[in-house]
Formats: sequence, structure tokens, C-alpha cells
Amino acid sequence: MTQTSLFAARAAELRALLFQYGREYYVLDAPSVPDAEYDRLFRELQALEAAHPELRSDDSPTQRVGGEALAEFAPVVHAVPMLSIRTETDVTAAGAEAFDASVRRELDLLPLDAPIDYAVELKFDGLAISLRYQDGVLTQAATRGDGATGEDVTQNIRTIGQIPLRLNGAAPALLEVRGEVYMRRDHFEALNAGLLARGEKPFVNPRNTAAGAVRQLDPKITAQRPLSFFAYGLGQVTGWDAMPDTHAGVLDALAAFGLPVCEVREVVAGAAGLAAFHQRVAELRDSLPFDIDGVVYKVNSLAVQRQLGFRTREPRWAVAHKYPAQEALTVVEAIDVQVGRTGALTPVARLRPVFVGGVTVTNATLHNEDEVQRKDVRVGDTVVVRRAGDVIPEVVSVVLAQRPMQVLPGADLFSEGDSAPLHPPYHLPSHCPVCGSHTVREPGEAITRCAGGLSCRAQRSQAIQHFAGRRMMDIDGLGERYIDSLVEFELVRGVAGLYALDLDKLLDMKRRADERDNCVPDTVKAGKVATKWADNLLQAIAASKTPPLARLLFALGIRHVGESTAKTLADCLGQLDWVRRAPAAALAALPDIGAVVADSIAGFFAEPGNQAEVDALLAAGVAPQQAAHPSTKLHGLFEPVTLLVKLAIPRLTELRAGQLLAQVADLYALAALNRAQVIALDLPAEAANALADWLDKPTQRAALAQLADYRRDILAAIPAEAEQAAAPQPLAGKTVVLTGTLPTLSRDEAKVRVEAAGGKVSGSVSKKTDFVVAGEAAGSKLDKAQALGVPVLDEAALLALLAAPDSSD
DNA sequence: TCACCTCGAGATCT
DNA sequence: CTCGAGGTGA
Repeated sequence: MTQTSLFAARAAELRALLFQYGREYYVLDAPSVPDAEYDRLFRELQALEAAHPELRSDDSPTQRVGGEALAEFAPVVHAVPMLSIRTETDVTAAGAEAFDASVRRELDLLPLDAPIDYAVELKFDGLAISLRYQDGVLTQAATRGDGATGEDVTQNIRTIGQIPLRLNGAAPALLEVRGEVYMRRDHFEALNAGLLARGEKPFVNPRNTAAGAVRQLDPKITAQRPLSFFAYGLGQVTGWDAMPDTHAGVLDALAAFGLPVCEVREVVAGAAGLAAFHQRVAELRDSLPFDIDGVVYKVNSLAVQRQLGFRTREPRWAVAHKYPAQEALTVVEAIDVQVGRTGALTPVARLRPVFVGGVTVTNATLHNEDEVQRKDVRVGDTVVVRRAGDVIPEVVSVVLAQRPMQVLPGADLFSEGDSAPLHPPYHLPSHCPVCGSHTVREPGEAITRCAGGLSCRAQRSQAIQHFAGRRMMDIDGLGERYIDSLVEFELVRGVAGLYALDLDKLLDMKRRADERDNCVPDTVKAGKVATKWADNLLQAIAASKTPPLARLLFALGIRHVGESTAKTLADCLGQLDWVRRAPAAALAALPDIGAVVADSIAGFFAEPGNQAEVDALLAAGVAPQQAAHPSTKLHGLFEPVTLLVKLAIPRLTELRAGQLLAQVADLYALAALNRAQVIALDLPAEAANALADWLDKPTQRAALAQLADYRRDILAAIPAEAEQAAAPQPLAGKTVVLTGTLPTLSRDEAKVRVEAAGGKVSGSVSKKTDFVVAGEAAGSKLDKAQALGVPVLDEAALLALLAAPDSSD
């Protein structure tokens, strides 16, 4: 035997030993050798590998902390999405019954059918991770991210001793293991004790500490955090011959591979079994060495799981059943009022700091006036606070017995009952706390608003904050504090003002802000830091000048226009100009835009100040990325009948609008009719009268003419060849019915796309229906299609059809 | 007209 | 995350 192969053999032997001891220590919690012996072998292997780098291998225990700190995490696309799991809203035992009932309903089981077997386990309070084992070797670890794409945290995950770098036994060719990285409570406390001893700041709770550690760019830091792991499921799997057919069997198999699997797990029968487990874990909860936020119920049989399938985002065969949120008592020290971007006044309870559900809570929103009064929260009250959904602090109720009281004047000091609450019931102020404008609450609305509009500093400030936000213009480094100062010192009036900022203005602002805050670090270094900050900010502002049109529209902060409506506007109208000019009736013809939203948009651009602001943005060099021309969809969306209906002329139904347009040449001709001509039309008398009355109002007649102009102009702006090129008509003349929830397309998108392809979307299935596209939760339409023998497609098949060159294939 | 669903808007804390 | 409100299909 050569010397090299001798070393290789020894290295393999050491690795095997360390692997076994490591597993005993980390996973089984039952070491068979003292720590010192493990360390000795570990160092020997390290030395051997250092001397002979060719002997190194990725699954060596010495390679847990390797590699350099990263600049950022690489994105990882999950082959099988990491779905979230539905949370049962009912936290009482009845929640277990509700889940069992929904599963049985979905499976069409009768009350007397045998109970369903469920695999039940704990819901760990940590960070979900997907581990990828190829031929038994850990090759990649990724966070959940948005479920479809996560971050590559392999380096960090490798530092977790409990996670095997290599699986025991005959591993599948590919095994993706899903599980939770968490931190034990005792480890968390020891970590904090160490930090405190060194005078450092302790962590707040185990969950955040674990999540933070996994997302450390430098694995050496992660390695110093005592993390643990539990496996609870699978992602992509190939080449697993002996794959079990139950969830419980899978977990047992994962444990046999050497992965840590929590032992608090069972297979139970029916709702009663679920409820009993829920109850048992409730009692066990405090004695567990780690935090959980509930239990998880999963249908045990993998075949039945497949049968149940998925809703849009979550499996139908699993549910998380949480425990009632932790509550705590504290005192309302004040009720402040915040003014939002739209002028909404929101009462916020300032609380005496209280530790609840893992964090210290000092504020809690009280939503609106009704909410405060319903709970009757007053200053000085002792209140029950919890974190709703374990996140947002919420005032649950007031402890009336502890309300501060005053003895009424003239009452006998020693008699009872002659006292009154110290503070009156809460009311929102009649004037804006920021600008002093009066406040209004529209009848039927829950929200009270400041009437000051953009003259209110709070609203201006928030409008700019919104504009600069990440999902809007994405101006980095422009935080709340700076915006407030910019607005306060009037360096910026509207959003366009941001583009007129220069170095001097920014430095001036910073100096004045610092002066006001009484911290004047007037050193050369501070000056340099400030200049650097201003430079970066100016660069970020300059970099924001070419957003996609949808983002710019969203950034403008038009009421009722969020991310999705902005996208609809951009997709359909293509260019900013068409949006600015659009009459309300045209907007209301776009998908998911109704009268209220359309009026809000048209109203925004009808305001000269807003038009000026948009012009100023354009003049400052903001140039949104926009389409070459409006969408070809408009041909379908802007049918004269549709637009006419959207004008909301009294008594004019879609049917009558159709009759009407069959008699007049076009919208222009309609706008030119006099009263006698309208009455002479072949329409029900009441409709004709209403239409004549409507046309008598000059503004409405003008609106109709404007709408006709807009339609003519925008359709003319769509090049004919674009229509040909962009919209082949694979579905020409076909009638399609959509049912259920499609996996990626919304109903509207699907409809628009079918129509763009020349098809007609109908609401109900008949013999004339060419095919039905069925998604999740398809209902009676699917049944009817099957009864009539109408072909049923899924979304993928529809997309394939849409992508086909034409209908003659 | 109603029930359902999606979107917008607001707030919290790390 | 939650609530309210707007849009749409039944």
C-alpha cells in the first residue's frame, strides 16, 4: 500500500468515526465517547487534510465552517415550491374538528366511514429550510423566501452540527428535506448570558436569533450560534425505491437517514385524535426545550394527500393549529393620532412597555374611532395586549376594574359608587394634529380623514415616502427622518422636488436638522460623512428616473391605485399620456377597475396641481419605461356598448345599450342627438326618457363626446400590424368557460388573453361551449362540462393553445 | 342583490 | 397581519 492511500484510508476512517460520534452527540443526544476524544480525532483529520488537500471532501466534518463571508446570498429556485400551510383560525379544540370535517367533505366521506389517519407533529417556531442531498451528500441549503425562490444559505447550514453532511444508509439519488432551523431556549439563554457577561447586547428571542444567524453572510458568525434543526417533510425526491407511503413513514425514514426528527409526533385517528393531541401538547408546551407556536395536522396517507391536492397556495391536507396568543397586561399611557398618506387619522395606543410573545411592545394600533369606542379604551386604562397572529400588537380588552376613577365633587369620600372615570370616552380630534385642518368622516365610512390634503405636512411627507418606497420609485437612502426634514424646511414641496435637490440643499438640510436636534458634530470627518451620504442619495434619486410605468403610477399615490391596479393601467393603456387623458368611463372598462376606482383616477388627473406635478416630474427627466403603444386588448375592452354602460346612464342596461348602438352610427352620433331624436329611437320609453334627460346636461353630453374621442384616438394609436403580430388568433370563434382558480393566471388575465386570441369567454357551460378551462376548486361548471361531453383543459393546456400559431392546426 | 375574493392602506418590530 | 371597501360572478 502506498503512503498516499494509507493516508486516504485513515482519513476515511476518521471521518466515519467523527460522523458516528457526531450523530450520537447531536442527533441522538447520547455521546459514547468524551468530547476530548472527539476533538482529538477532529484535529487529526484537520491536520491530515491540511497536509494532503486532495483528501478533503465536502462531506468531511472539518468542512462545516468553510468558505468566505459572502457579499449576498444567491437566489435558489425551489423545484418543488415551499408552500405555507393554512392556519386554522379557531384556536379552540373545535379547530381540529373543522379541519377533519373539511378533509372528509373534500373526500366525499360519509359520517359512518372510517376515521382518517393523521400524522400530527409540532409547529416549530424557527426558520423553514430546504436541504438538498444528492447521492446522500448535502449539496445545498436554501431558505424559503417567497416559497418559489429562496436564498442559498448552504455555508451557514453546514455549520449546524445536527445536520448531517452525509446521510446514513442507502440514500436516494436526490432527496430534498424540508425542516425548521430553530434555537433551543436553554441554548438561547446561555448565548445571552455570554453576551451579557461580555457587556454586549443580548438577543430578544430565540426565533429571531435563529433566523438572523441563518442569514448571516459570514458563516463564522453562524457557527457561533447554537442552532438546531428538525426535519418535517420532503421537497423534490428522485430515485427513492423504498419510499414510504405515509407521512409518518417518511419521517421515520428521515430519522433513519440520520436527520433529526422531533419525537413528539404521532399517528392519530379522526377529529378526536387531533383534539387529544392538541390538548396533550398544550400541557407539554412549557416543558419543551424549544418554542412552538402550535401543532400541525397532516393527512397520513401520501396517496390521500395527492387526492386532496392544493388550493391556490396551500395544501388541503395539512393545517396548523395554533394556541391562543400569549397575552399580557399593561397601561395605556396615551392615545396618539397618526396621519397617513391619504390623510387617514389612526389612533395609536402608547403603551407602558410590556414583553409579550417574544418582543417588547410599546405601541398598538387602535385602527379607527369605532374600534376605540367598541373596546372603550381610555388613557390610563389597564389593557390586555397580545400579538395578533403572533405579529401585530393588538389591544384585546380593557380591565374596567382598574380604570382610574375620580371622586365626584360633593360626594362623600367614604361612600361607594359616587365616582366617575378620570378620562372621558375617546374621540378623534376635530382638527388634524399636524396641520390643524378640520377632519371629516364620510357617512358610512370607518375612517376619519384630515381635509388638508397635500397642504398637510404629514400627508406631503408620507406621499413622498410612498413615492420613494421600494416597490415604487425605489430611492435608496431616503428614510422617513430625512423626508420629514426636507418637507419641514420646505426644500421639497411635491415629489418632483426630489429631482431638484442638489448637494448644497441636502447638506443645508442635514445641518439644520442636526442643529435642531442639538447635536452638532462639526468636525471635518462628520462633514465628509455627510457629503458621502448626500452623494449617495443624489445618485439613488438619479437612478430612479426610469421606472416601469406601473411603478410610477403606483408611486403617484392615487387613491385606490395600488400595485396591482397600477399594473392593469400600464398593461392596458401602455403609456402615461393615455392614463392621464383617460375619461372615467374608459378606465372603468378595464379589468378590475370599477366606477369608484375609475373616478378616483380620473379625478386625480383632473386636478391641475396633480397634472403640474406630473409635468414637473417629466421635465425633471423622469422617463417611465412604457410600451410602444396601447395594448391590443383595448379593441375588445373598449367596445362602444361597454363604454356606454360605464357612463352609468340611468336605466341603460347592457341590453338596451346594445339596442341603442344598433340604431345610431357610433358614440359621436349619439352625442349629437336631440331630445326628439332620442325619444324616436326604438327603446323602452322610460329608457329613452332617461337618456334624453341625461343628454340634456351639457357636461354629460361633453363627457360622452370626450369618451368617443378618447376611444378613437387610443385605438388609432395601436398599429394595425401590431395587432396582427402580437395577437395571432388561435381561439378565433371559440367559446370558452373558465371555472375555479387557475394556478398562475387570474380569472381576468385568462379572460383577457382568451379574448385577445379571438375567443369569447362565457359564464355558463352549454352545448355551444368549445371547452372549459378548470382550475382548483372547480365547481358545478366542471360537472356540467363532463355531463355535456365538453372538453376540459387545465391552465397549461390553455396556455399551450394560446401559444399555438393559429386555430387551423 | 348578496357572497366571495382581491386589493389597498394602515401599523409593528427586527 | 388585519380590516375595510371595491369589483365581480352567481
